[in-house]
Amino acid sequence: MSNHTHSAFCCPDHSGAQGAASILAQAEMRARTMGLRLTPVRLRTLEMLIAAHGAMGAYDVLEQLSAEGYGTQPPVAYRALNWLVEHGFAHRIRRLNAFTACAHPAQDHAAAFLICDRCDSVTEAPAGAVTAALTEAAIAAGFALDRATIEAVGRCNTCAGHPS
Amino acid sequence: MSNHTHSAFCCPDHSGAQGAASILAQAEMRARTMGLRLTPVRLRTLEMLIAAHGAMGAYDVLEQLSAEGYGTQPPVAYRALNWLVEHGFAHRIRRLNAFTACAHPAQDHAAAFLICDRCDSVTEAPAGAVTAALTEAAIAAGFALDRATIEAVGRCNTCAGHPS
DNA sequence: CCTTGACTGTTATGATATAACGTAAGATAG
DNA sequence: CTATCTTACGTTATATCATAACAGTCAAGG
Repeated sequence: MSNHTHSAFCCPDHSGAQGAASILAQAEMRARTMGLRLTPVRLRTLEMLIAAHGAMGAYDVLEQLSAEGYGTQPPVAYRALNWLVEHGFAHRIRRLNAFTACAHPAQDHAAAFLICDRCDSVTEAPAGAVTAALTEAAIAAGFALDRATIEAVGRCNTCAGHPS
Repeated sequence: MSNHTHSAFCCPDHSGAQGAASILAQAEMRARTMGLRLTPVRLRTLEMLIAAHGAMGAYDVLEQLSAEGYGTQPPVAYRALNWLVEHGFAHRIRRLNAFTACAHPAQDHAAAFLICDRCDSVTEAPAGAVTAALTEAAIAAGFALDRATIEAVGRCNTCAGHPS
């Protein structure tokens, strides 16, 4: 991969009323409420993810952090990203080996991700019903579900009409 | 990772009436029916996945293939594995960077995977309802869903009672 | 003060995956 | 039957993603 941030399109959740500033504000609020330390590296990483309007690879994040005077080695990025994911400020998109800001950091929610196979955009969709169905399937199998990764691949709104 | 096949437990689907031989037979039947070339490398890879009763990393597969006189380089394993996945004989488990035999190669189905975070076992669960819910969510977002990855993490039946 | 724990940074390495190219073997048209 | 086309296999080389292990920093509390 030499692409930076996957795509810059198809990002319904981050625009309009629920803008980037709002997401960041929600996140900061939540950090304060829960006594979580949103340190400079972590904050910058989160800001970056939000600004990216799409998923970023760890090395993309690292490059920017490094350019801004933070550490220059992979663990710096991975630590910040993993912390953000652990605490619900970001999500890991396994299909893309990438990370994306959580669109609704205020709520403790289950999300599904809609990944466009043309522009690599990532949209976070509410997945309450999906999770419920999955929980049922797990119960039926005698499996104690903890958390889940749900990633859909297809065409986003914007790319749907295009040739390839 | 230096582990070979993740776990050897918790594998309901491969035992009993629906045994390994049956899975292989279904797969071979389907290959013939659909005019797919289940070549020696591909067949051996599939047999290995079935025998593993759990997910295998590409390099684990490669090691075995190589020991059996097939190619010794990563692309050999990746090509076979990707082909098996593309044609519905196997699944890729992204959380584990691994692959597993499809438990029901005869049907064209949507599957969810239940991954134990203690023993790394992978169980394929029917995911009709889950997929239906996901499809709805996608439609609501104006997203044309093609296929999805659904991976649940938790405790399998066998590990559920244990300490850690 | 000085210990403790969380955080940041580093070096070094490990693990996963693909690009590009040459060869061989099977299918197909003439 | 043979020329040709396609698919698959194998290789070298390299790209990409991720973590282990350890050292320095700094704030909070005894």
